[in-house]
Amino acid sequence: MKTTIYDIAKAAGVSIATVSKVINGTGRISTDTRERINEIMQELDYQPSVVASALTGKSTFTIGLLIPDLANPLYAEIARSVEDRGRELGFNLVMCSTDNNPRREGDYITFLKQKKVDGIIISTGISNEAGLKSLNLQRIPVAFVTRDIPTLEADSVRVDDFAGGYRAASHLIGLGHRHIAVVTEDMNLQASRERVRGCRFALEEAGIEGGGNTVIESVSSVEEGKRHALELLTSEHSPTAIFACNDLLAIGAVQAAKELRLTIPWDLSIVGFDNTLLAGIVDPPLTTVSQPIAQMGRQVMDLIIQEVRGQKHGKQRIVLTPELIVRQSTTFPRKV
Amino acid sequence: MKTTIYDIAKAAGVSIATVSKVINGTGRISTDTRERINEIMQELDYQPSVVASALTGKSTFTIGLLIPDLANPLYAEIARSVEDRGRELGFNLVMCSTDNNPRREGDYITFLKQKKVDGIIISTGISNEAGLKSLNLQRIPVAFVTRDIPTLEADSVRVDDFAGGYRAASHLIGLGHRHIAVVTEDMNLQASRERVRGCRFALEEAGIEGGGNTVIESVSSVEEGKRHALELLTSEHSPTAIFACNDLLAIGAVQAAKELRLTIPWDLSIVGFDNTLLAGIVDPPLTTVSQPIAQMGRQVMDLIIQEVRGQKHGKQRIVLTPELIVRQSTTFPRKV
DNA sequence: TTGAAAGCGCTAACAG
DNA sequence: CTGTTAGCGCTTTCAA
Repeated sequence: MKTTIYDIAKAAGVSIATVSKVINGTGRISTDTRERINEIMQELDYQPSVVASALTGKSTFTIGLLIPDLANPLYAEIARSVEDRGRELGFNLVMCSTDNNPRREGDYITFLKQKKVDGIIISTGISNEAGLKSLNLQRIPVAFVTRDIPTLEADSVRVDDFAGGYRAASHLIGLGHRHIAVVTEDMNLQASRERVRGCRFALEEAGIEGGGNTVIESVSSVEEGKRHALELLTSEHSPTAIFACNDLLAIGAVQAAKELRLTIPWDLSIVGFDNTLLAGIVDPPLTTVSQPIAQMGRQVMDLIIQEVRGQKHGKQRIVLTPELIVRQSTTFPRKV
Repeated sequence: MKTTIYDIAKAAGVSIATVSKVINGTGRISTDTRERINEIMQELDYQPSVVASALTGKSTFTIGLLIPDLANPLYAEIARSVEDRGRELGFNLVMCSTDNNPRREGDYITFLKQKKVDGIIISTGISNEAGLKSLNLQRIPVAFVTRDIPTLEADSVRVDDFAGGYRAASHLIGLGHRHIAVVTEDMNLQASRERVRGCRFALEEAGIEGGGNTVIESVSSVEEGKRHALELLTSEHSPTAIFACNDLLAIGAVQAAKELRLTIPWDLSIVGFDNTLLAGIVDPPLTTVSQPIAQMGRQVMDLIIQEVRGQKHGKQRIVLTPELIVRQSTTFPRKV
């Protein structure tokens, strides 16, 4: 049997109330008994039950993390940084990969509520609105990373996606590209829309429009990215550059180019987004827009914990600036 | 306030015991009241508190997963498959990235015990023996994926690492390579030792020894893999092939080769291990030994849940066969 | 400075 | 078939 607070109380010859107080550092206890109790807890290797204390209304010290897919390097990296900060603060993470499936989101939210998690961090797309509302009702703090729902009262940490798209496009335009195609993820996501909007803005600013400047919507995977890039590159007005709204899609484009025997960057420039592990590994290394993942993970966790501890006034929306990482997948368009 | 079993009981005009029984499907309840209670639970959107029921000795429906690093694609993929199976069975996963740091392992194990998780799945290296023993004492089921501790009573699912190493080496030998270097991860891990042993066995079997057949131990990362590969490739007896004990190290080798302007596979053949997402993305695509990750994740989860439910007799050690995936990073050694 | 006791939400005998 | 009741391990008044 696990040792309980009763065992400690008995061994120390005090009441469980006293033990509870020394555990939590509440009330006034004589240094004498405090030390004795502490010693005994050591000896008996006593660890208070989070379950029991949670039942009395205290924290469970666990946070739920909703992401589309843990096997996607971007989200794995986010999860890792969130987890790390959580550990530092004494909180664990329960992972929920939703595949952007609202049904699954709902299921996970139900689980998390039943387990009385202290808060939920969301990095997944089309969030089940009903589920979210039920969280608000039960006063479970919610925070977003990587995305945001403006109409919702919640903390959030994300990157300025518009600026990211703008920067990517400006880079290409600066190199002389005039036919730039965009491959984007689900346009229902605000992040996608913003990236595309930023890109368009740069194009218009430079007085470029129409022509090869298509926008294609794709599912976020290497395979789909490749498929769509192939379409683009074999179409009549094949672009000289592709801006892919995430690294996975960009890599798909790289593979498509190779299949068509186009050399990157000479025959085709490609810009990605996210700067995941993958961007440095493909050949050629990808020019990409970097999200400060480690920092973002850390910050959401900080925000939500402050919320949990009730040491926060209003909600905060933190918007960080993305950075363009120029590697070797972009250059001047070849004069044809 | 969240609705509790009392609210339901009151609304239905029955006792909480009755409600409890219909929730759990225990005891005999008239179809009439059962239906009435179910309806009311629906209406009031009642979800039983896992915390409370856990306190009475029932499951918490959460499993801990200890891995070295969630940001490493291999482990992210494992985590994803474990998570998926867990969801199907009604269990959540709490993620613990240990960086192979025994101290951190210990901390996580303590957390998990306090939260009364139903079981722990371990995929991390040099596991804190003391911590593991304490789990045994508290009868918390433990299962290993990807590795195993033979001296411990526990379920495990892994790949035959010896066979994997053997296959990788045989492939290279079959192509005509005689100078094969090995870059391995921490040799304290049984998996590493076995892979190397399998490789050596193939070498000896083919009557090859000494020469360029060095074994270098490295930290598992692209950078370190690259560093060690550079050393190898600039040494006197530069090998014609490298067997890297995981894809990360293999990719490091790829980068090293490129830096030295060696073309793969013509100047240097490289074989990896794990067949992660990365293997298909590097250029050239990596010949690698594949672990059936999805299946392994599913199986450990199944094993540990059986254990949790007490529907298991003894422990099981499942050993799967790895498969060599031949892509484009290997070929005949160039005649010099 | 310490302890008795009520209660958190639910389960599981045991009675009726 | 249904209800009473005693916990599960801990927190928190309120007294002493």
